[in-house]
Amino acid sequence: MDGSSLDALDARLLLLLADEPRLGVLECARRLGVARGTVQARLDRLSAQHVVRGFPPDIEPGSLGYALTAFAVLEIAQGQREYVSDALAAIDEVCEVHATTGQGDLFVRMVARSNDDLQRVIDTVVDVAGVRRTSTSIALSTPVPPRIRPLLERIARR
Amino acid sequence: MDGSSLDALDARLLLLLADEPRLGVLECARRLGVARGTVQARLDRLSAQHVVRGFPPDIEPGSLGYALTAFAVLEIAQGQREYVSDALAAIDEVCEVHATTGQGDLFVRMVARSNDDLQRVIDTVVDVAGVRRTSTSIALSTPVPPRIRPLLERIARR
DNA sequence: CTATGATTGCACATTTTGCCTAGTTCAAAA
DNA sequence: TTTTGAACTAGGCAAAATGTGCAATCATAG
Repeated sequence: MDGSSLDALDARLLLLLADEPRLGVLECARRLGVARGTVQARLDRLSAQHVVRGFPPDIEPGSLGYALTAFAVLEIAQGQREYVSDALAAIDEVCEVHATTGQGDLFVRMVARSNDDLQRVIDTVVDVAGVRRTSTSIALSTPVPPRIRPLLERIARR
Repeated sequence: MDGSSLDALDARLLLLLADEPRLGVLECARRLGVARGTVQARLDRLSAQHVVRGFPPDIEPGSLGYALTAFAVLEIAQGQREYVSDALAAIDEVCEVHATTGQGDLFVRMVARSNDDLQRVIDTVVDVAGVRRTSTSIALSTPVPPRIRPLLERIARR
Protein backbone atom coordinates (compact mmCIF):
# COMPACT_ATOMS: atom_id res chain seq x y z
CA MET A 1 0.00 0.00 0.00
CA ASP A 2 2.29 2.74 -1.19
CA GLY A 3 1.65 6.39 -1.85
CA SER A 4 -0.54 5.91 -4.89
CA SER A 5 -3.07 3.63 -3.30
CA LEU A 6 -5.28 3.98 -6.33
CA ASP A 7 -5.02 1.66 -9.28
CA ALA A 8 -6.65 2.03 -12.67
CA LEU A 9 -9.78 0.18 -11.61
CA ASP A 10 -10.25 2.41 -8.59
CA ALA A 11 -9.87 5.47 -10.76
CA ARG A 12 -12.37 4.21 -13.32
CA LEU A 13 -14.81 3.44 -10.56
CA LEU A 14 -14.45 6.91 -9.11
CA LEU A 15 -14.92 8.53 -12.49
CA LEU A 16 -18.04 6.47 -12.99
CA LEU A 17 -19.46 7.50 -9.67
CA ALA A 18 -18.50 11.10 -10.29
CA ASP A 19 -20.64 11.13 -13.40
CA GLU A 20 -23.55 9.18 -11.99
CA PRO A 21 -23.33 9.08 -8.24
CA ARG A 22 -26.60 7.23 -7.81
CA LEU A 23 -25.36 4.28 -9.80
CA GLY A 24 -25.78 0.96 -8.08
CA VAL A 25 -22.94 -1.41 -7.34
CA LEU A 26 -24.20 -3.93 -9.86
CA GLU A 27 -24.42 -1.36 -12.62
CA CYS A 28 -20.90 -0.19 -11.87
CA ALA A 29 -19.69 -3.75 -12.08
CA ARG A 30 -21.36 -4.17 -15.46
CA ARG A 31 -19.86 -1.04 -16.91
CA LEU A 32 -16.40 -1.76 -15.58
CA GLY A 33 -16.58 -5.33 -16.77
CA VAL A 34 -15.75 -6.86 -13.41
CA ALA A 35 -17.61 -8.91 -10.84
CA ARG A 36 -19.97 -7.29 -8.43
CA GLY A 37 -17.99 -8.44 -5.43
CA THR A 38 -14.93 -6.68 -6.78
CA VAL A 39 -16.66 -3.35 -6.98
CA GLN A 40 -18.06 -3.86 -3.53
CA ALA A 41 -14.60 -4.64 -2.17
CA ARG A 42 -13.04 -1.60 -3.87
CA LEU A 43 -15.71 0.70 -2.58
CA ASP A 44 -15.29 -0.62 0.93
CA ARG A 45 -11.54 -0.20 0.74
CA LEU A 46 -11.70 3.31 -0.67
CA SER A 47 -13.88 4.57 2.12
CA ALA A 48 -12.09 2.54 4.78
CA GLN A 49 -8.73 3.99 3.79
CA HIS A 50 -10.17 7.46 3.45
CA VAL A 51 -8.55 8.01 0.09
CA VAL A 52 -11.92 9.50 -0.75
CA ARG A 53 -13.11 12.05 1.75
CA GLY A 54 -16.62 11.76 0.40
CA PHE A 55 -18.78 12.78 -2.51
CA PRO A 56 -19.83 16.30 -1.67
CA PRO A 57 -22.43 17.82 -3.97
CA ASP A 58 -20.80 20.11 -6.47
CA ILE A 59 -23.00 23.15 -6.12
CA GLU A 60 -22.76 26.40 -7.95
CA PRO A 61 -22.74 28.90 -5.05
CA GLY A 62 -24.90 31.04 -7.27
CA SER A 63 -27.71 28.53 -6.85
CA LEU A 64 -27.62 29.23 -3.16
CA GLY A 65 -27.79 32.93 -3.71
CA TYR A 66 -24.08 33.57 -3.42
CA ALA A 67 -23.32 35.17 -6.73
CA LEU A 68 -19.92 36.62 -5.90
CA THR A 69 -16.64 34.87 -5.28
CA ALA A 70 -13.66 36.77 -3.99
CA PHE A 71 -10.11 36.00 -2.96
CA ALA A 72 -8.08 37.57 -0.22
CA VAL A 73 -4.45 37.33 0.70
CA LEU A 74 -3.96 37.95 4.39
CA GLU A 75 -0.78 39.01 6.04
CA ILE A 76 -0.98 37.96 9.64
CA ALA A 77 0.87 38.70 12.85
CA GLN A 78 3.59 36.35 14.00
CA GLY A 79 2.33 33.17 15.58
CA GLN A 80 -1.30 33.98 14.95
CA ARG A 81 -1.76 31.74 11.96
CA GLU A 82 -3.57 28.98 13.77
CA TYR A 83 -5.83 31.33 15.63
CA VAL A 84 -6.68 33.23 12.48
CA SER A 85 -7.32 30.00 10.59
CA ASP A 86 -9.78 28.84 13.18
CA ALA A 87 -11.53 32.18 13.17
CA LEU A 88 -11.83 32.07 9.39
CA ALA A 89 -13.17 28.51 9.51
CA ALA A 90 -16.00 29.77 11.67
CA ILE A 91 -17.18 32.15 8.97
CA ASP A 92 -19.75 30.44 6.77
CA GLU A 93 -18.87 32.49 3.70
CA VAL A 94 -15.23 31.42 3.84
CA CYS A 95 -15.06 28.45 1.51
CA GLU A 96 -11.35 27.71 1.51
CA VAL A 97 -8.17 28.74 3.31
CA HIS A 98 -4.57 27.88 2.52
CA ALA A 99 -1.39 28.80 4.29
CA THR A 100 1.23 29.65 1.69
CA THR A 101 4.88 30.38 1.39
CA GLY A 102 5.87 33.97 1.12
CA GLN A 103 5.42 36.32 4.04
CA GLY A 104 3.54 33.77 6.13
CA ASP A 105 0.30 34.55 4.39
CA LEU A 106 -3.10 32.98 4.27
CA PHE A 107 -5.01 32.68 1.09
CA VAL A 108 -8.79 32.84 1.40
CA ARG A 109 -11.65 32.12 -0.96
CA MET A 110 -15.03 33.48 0.03
CA VAL A 111 -18.46 34.04 -1.42
CA ALA A 112 -21.13 36.67 -0.96
CA ARG A 113 -24.66 37.50 -2.04
CA SER A 114 -23.99 40.97 -3.41
CA ASN A 115 -21.46 43.76 -3.39
CA ASP A 116 -22.76 45.05 -0.09
CA ASP A 117 -22.69 41.56 1.32
CA LEU A 118 -19.16 41.10 0.07
CA GLN A 119 -18.14 44.23 1.88
CA ARG A 120 -19.60 42.77 5.06
CA VAL A 121 -17.82 39.44 4.55
CA ILE A 122 -14.52 41.11 3.87
CA ASP A 123 -14.94 43.27 6.94
CA THR A 124 -15.63 40.16 8.99
CA VAL A 125 -12.46 38.56 7.68
CA VAL A 126 -10.33 41.63 8.17
CA ASP A 127 -11.65 42.16 11.67
CA VAL A 128 -10.25 38.84 12.82
CA ALA A 129 -7.61 39.58 15.43
CA GLY A 130 -4.11 39.01 14.09
CA VAL A 131 -4.86 40.01 10.52
CA ARG A 132 -2.35 42.69 9.56
CA ARG A 133 -3.04 43.51 5.98
CA THR A 134 -5.27 42.20 3.24
CA SER A 135 -5.51 42.43 -0.47
CA THR A 136 -8.73 41.36 -2.10
CA SER A 137 -9.75 40.61 -5.63
CA ILE A 138 -13.01 39.49 -7.12
CA ALA A 139 -13.45 36.50 -9.40
CA LEU A 140 -14.82 37.65 -12.73
CA SER A 141 -15.06 34.18 -14.21
CA THR A 142 -13.86 30.67 -13.61
CA PRO A 143 -12.40 29.19 -16.79
CA VAL A 144 -11.40 26.01 -14.96
CA PRO A 145 -13.68 25.08 -12.07
CA PRO A 146 -12.11 23.00 -9.30
CA ARG A 147 -11.35 19.59 -10.73
CA ILE A 148 -9.44 16.46 -9.96
CA ARG A 149 -10.72 14.62 -12.96
CA PRO A 150 -7.74 14.91 -15.32
CA LEU A 151 -5.50 13.31 -12.73
CA LEU A 152 -7.98 10.50 -12.19
CA GLU A 153 -8.27 9.93 -15.90
CA ARG A 154 -4.54 9.68 -16.20
CA ILE A 155 -4.52 6.92 -13.62
CA ALA A 156 -7.54 5.23 -15.16
CA ARG A 157 -5.84 5.05 -18.52
CA ARG A 158 -2.94 3.13 -17.13
CA MET B 1 -38.41 29.49 -8.99
CA ASP B 2 -36.32 32.37 -7.78
CA GLY B 3 -32.58 32.70 -7.37
CA SER B 4 -32.26 30.46 -4.37
CA SER B 5 -34.00 27.44 -5.81
CA LEU B 6 -33.02 25.40 -2.78
CA ASP B 7 -35.28 25.06 0.22
CA ALA B 8 -34.46 23.54 3.59
CA LEU B 9 -35.47 20.05 2.52
CA ASP B 10 -33.25 20.19 -0.54
CA ALA B 11 -30.36 21.30 1.59
CA ARG B 12 -30.89 18.55 4.13
CA LEU B 13 -31.08 16.03 1.35
CA LEU B 14 -27.82 17.26 -0.14
CA LEU B 15 -26.10 17.18 3.24
CA LEU B 16 -27.32 13.64 3.73
CA LEU B 17 -25.99 12.57 0.36
CA ALA B 18 -22.76 14.41 0.98
CA ASP B 19 -22.17 12.29 4.06
CA GLU B 20 -23.35 9.00 2.63
CA PRO B 21 -23.53 9.24 -1.13
CA ARG B 22 -24.50 5.63 -1.62
CA LEU B 23 -27.67 6.05 0.38
CA GLY B 24 -30.80 4.87 -1.40
CA VAL B 25 -33.81 7.04 -2.03
CA LEU B 26 -35.87 5.10 0.48
CA GLU B 27 -33.30 5.47 3.22
CA CYS B 28 -33.05 9.20 2.56
CA ALA B 29 -36.81 9.47 2.83
CA ARG B 30 -36.74 7.68 6.16
CA ARG B 31 -34.06 9.89 7.62
CA LEU B 32 -35.65 13.07 6.39
CA GLY B 33 -39.04 11.97 7.60
CA VAL B 34 -40.78 12.44 4.28
CA ALA B 35 -42.35 10.17 1.70
CA ARG B 36 -40.24 8.35 -0.82
CA GLY B 37 -41.86 10.07 -3.76
CA THR B 38 -40.90 13.43 -2.32
CA VAL B 39 -37.24 12.58 -2.19
CA GLN B 40 -37.41 11.15 -5.67
CA ALA B 41 -39.04 14.33 -6.96
CA ARG B 42 -36.50 16.57 -5.26
CA LEU B 43 -33.62 14.57 -6.61
CA ASP B 44 -35.04 14.70 -10.11
CA ARG B 45 -35.56 18.42 -9.87
CA LEU B 46 -32.11 19.10 -8.50
CA SER B 47 -30.40 17.33 -11.33
CA ALA B 48 -32.82 18.58 -13.97
CA GLN B 49 -32.22 22.18 -12.95
CA HIS B 50 -28.50 21.61 -12.67
CA VAL B 51 -28.31 23.25 -9.28
CA VAL B 52 -26.02 20.36 -8.51
CA ARG B 53 -23.26 19.84 -11.04
CA GLY B 54 -22.63 16.36 -9.72
CA PHE B 55 -21.07 14.54 -6.82
CA PRO B 56 -17.39 14.42 -7.68
CA PRO B 57 -15.26 12.31 -5.35
CA ASP B 58 -13.45 14.48 -2.86
CA ILE B 59 -9.95 13.13 -3.17
CA GLU B 60 -6.86 14.19 -1.37
CA PRO B 61 -4.45 14.83 -4.28
CA GLY B 62 -1.81 13.29 -2.08
CA SER B 63 -3.54 9.93 -2.43
CA LEU B 64 -2.91 10.18 -6.12
CA GLY B 65 0.74 10.94 -5.61
CA TYR B 66 0.40 14.69 -5.97
CA ALA B 67 1.78 15.88 -2.67
CA LEU B 68 2.31 19.51 -3.54
CA THR B 69 -0.22 22.23 -4.17
CA ALA B 70 0.85 25.59 -5.53
CA PHE B 71 -0.79 28.81 -6.57
CA ALA B 72 0.20 31.16 -9.32
CA VAL B 73 -0.97 34.59 -10.29
CA LEU B 74 -0.51 35.17 -14.00
CA GLU B 75 -0.30 38.49 -15.68
CA ILE B 76 -1.29 38.00 -19.26
CA ALA B 77 -1.03 39.94 -22.48
CA GLN B 78 -4.02 41.99 -23.65
CA GLY B 79 -6.76 39.93 -25.20
CA GLN B 80 -5.06 36.64 -24.54
CA ARG B 81 -7.09 35.63 -21.53
CA GLU B 82 -9.33 33.19 -23.30
CA TYR B 83 -6.48 31.58 -25.17
CA VAL B 84 -4.42 31.26 -22.03
CA SER B 85 -7.37 29.85 -20.10
CA ASP B 86 -7.87 27.14 -22.66
CA ALA B 87 -4.20 26.30 -22.66
CA LEU B 88 -4.21 26.02 -18.89
CA ALA B 89 -7.31 23.83 -18.96
CA ALA B 90 -5.38 21.39 -21.10
CA ILE B 91 -2.77 20.88 -18.40
CA ASP B 92 -3.75 17.98 -16.16
CA GLU B 93 -2.00 19.39 -13.12
CA VAL B 94 -3.94 22.63 -13.30
CA CYS B 95 -6.86 22.07 -10.93
CA GLU B 96 -8.50 25.47 -10.96
CA VAL B 97 -8.34 28.78 -12.80
CA HIS B 98 -10.09 32.05 -12.03
CA ALA B 99 -10.00 35.36 -13.83
CA THR B 100 -9.85 38.11 -11.26
CA THR B 101 -10.07 41.84 -10.98
CA GLY B 102 -6.81 43.69 -10.78
CA GLN B 103 -4.50 43.85 -13.74
CA GLY B 104 -6.48 41.33 -15.83
CA ASP B 105 -4.87 38.43 -14.02
CA LEU B 106 -5.52 34.76 -13.84
CA PHE B 107 -5.31 32.87 -10.64
CA VAL B 108 -4.21 29.25 -10.91
CA ARG B 109 -4.16 26.32 -8.52
CA MET B 110 -1.99 23.39 -9.50
CA VAL B 111 -0.58 20.22 -8.02
CA ALA B 112 2.66 18.31 -8.47
CA ARG B 113 4.35 15.12 -7.34
CA SER B 114 7.54 16.68 -6.01
CA ASN B 115 9.59 19.81 -6.10
CA ASP B 116 11.16 18.85 -9.39
CA ASP B 117 7.77 18.01 -10.76
CA LEU B 118 6.42 21.34 -9.54
CA GLN B 119 9.20 23.10 -11.39
CA ARG B 120 8.14 21.27 -14.54
CA VAL B 121 4.46 22.14 -14.03
CA ILE B 122 5.25 25.79 -13.40
CA ASP B 123 7.42 25.88 -16.48
CA THR B 124 4.59 24.41 -18.49
CA VAL B 125 2.23 27.07 -17.21
CA VAL B 126 4.66 29.92 -17.75
CA ASP B 127 5.49 28.74 -21.24
CA VAL B 128 1.93 29.25 -22.38
CA ALA B 129 1.97 31.97 -25.00
CA GLY B 130 0.53 35.20 -23.69
CA VAL B 131 1.70 34.76 -20.12
CA ARG B 132 3.67 37.86 -19.20
CA ARG B 133 4.65 37.44 -15.63
CA THR B 134 3.95 35.00 -12.85
CA SER B 135 4.23 34.88 -9.15
CA THR B 136 4.03 31.50 -7.48
CA SER B 137 3.58 30.34 -3.94
CA ILE B 138 3.33 26.93 -2.41
CA ALA B 139 0.58 25.77 -0.11
CA LEU B 140 2.04 24.72 3.22
CA SER B 141 -1.24 23.62 4.72
CA THR B 142 -4.94 23.88 4.13
CA PRO B 143 -6.72 24.94 7.31
CA VAL B 144 -10.06 25.08 5.51
CA PRO B 145 -10.39 22.63 2.64
CA PRO B 146 -12.85 23.59 -0.10
CA ARG B 147 -16.33 23.46 1.36
CA ILE B 148 -19.85 24.52 0.62
CA ARG B 149 -21.28 22.81 3.64
CA PRO B 150 -21.72 25.78 5.99
CA LEU B 151 -23.86 27.54 3.42
CA LEU B 152 -25.95 24.43 2.93
CA GLU B 153 -26.39 24.00 6.65
CA ARG B 154 -27.56 27.54 6.97
CA ILE B 155 -30.28 26.84 4.43
CA ALA B 156 -31.11 23.50 5.98
CA ARG B 157 -31.67 25.08 9.37
CA ARG B 158 -34.30 27.39 8.05
C1' DC C 1 6.25 -24.71 -5.54
C1' DT C 2 2.93 -22.94 -2.36
C1' DA C 3 0.55 -19.77 0.46
C1' DT C 4 -2.00 -15.38 0.44
C1' DG C 5 -5.00 -12.11 -1.26
C1' DA C 6 -7.91 -10.64 -4.97
C1' DT C 7 -11.35 -11.85 -8.13
C1' DT C 8 -14.99 -14.53 -10.11
C1' DG C 9 -19.48 -16.86 -10.58
C1' DC C 10 -23.41 -18.33 -8.46
C1' DA C 11 -27.21 -18.80 -5.19
C1' DC C 12 -30.45 -17.16 -1.60
C1' DA C 13 -33.70 -14.25 1.02
C1' DT C 14 -34.68 -9.52 1.62
C1' DT C 15 -34.91 -4.80 0.24
C1' DT C 16 -35.24 -1.27 -2.99
C1' DT C 17 -36.53 0.69 -7.24
C1' DG C 18 -39.51 2.46 -10.83
C1' DC C 19 -44.02 3.34 -11.87
C1' DC C 20 -48.65 4.07 -10.76
C1' DT C 21 -53.07 5.59 -8.34
C1' DA C 22 -55.67 8.13 -4.98
C1' DG C 23 -56.35 10.92 -1.02
C1' DT C 24 -54.58 15.09 1.68
C1' DT C 25 -52.43 19.79 2.58
C1' DC C 26 -51.79 24.24 1.83
C1' DA C 27 -51.13 28.57 -0.16
C1' DA C 28 -52.16 31.60 -3.73
C1' DA C 29 -55.47 33.16 -7.19
C1' DA C 30 -60.16 34.18 -8.33
C1' DT D 1 -64.54 32.67 0.84
C1' DT D 2 -64.05 29.36 -2.61
C1' DT D 3 -61.36 27.39 -6.19
C1' DT D 4 -57.33 25.61 -8.12
C1' DG D 5 -52.93 23.54 -8.59
C1' DA D 6 -48.66 22.04 -6.90
C1' DA D 7 -46.49 19.34 -3.51
C1' DC D 8 -46.81 15.73 -0.44
C1' DT D 9 -48.44 11.26 1.61
C1' DA D 10 -49.60 6.43 1.44
C1' DG D 11 -50.03 2.27 -0.73
C1' DG D 12 -49.55 -1.61 -4.36
C1' DC D 13 -46.99 -4.19 -7.80
C1' DA D 14 -43.43 -6.41 -10.64
C1' DA D 15 -38.65 -6.10 -11.74
C1' DA D 16 -34.19 -5.30 -10.19
C1' DA D 17 -30.65 -4.69 -6.84
C1' DT D 18 -28.50 -5.65 -2.39
C1' DG D 19 -26.24 -8.17 1.33
C1' DT D 20 -24.24 -12.32 2.20
C1' DG D 21 -21.90 -16.67 1.90
C1' DC D 22 -19.08 -19.91 -0.52
C1' DA D 23 -16.19 -22.67 -3.72
C1' DA D 24 -13.16 -22.12 -7.67
C1' DT D 25 -9.68 -19.56 -10.18
C1' DC D 26 -5.62 -16.49 -10.68
C1' DA D 27 -1.50 -13.79 -9.73
C1' DT D 28 2.20 -12.84 -7.08
C1' DA D 29 5.57 -12.86 -3.63
C1' DG D 30 8.23 -15.67 -0.70
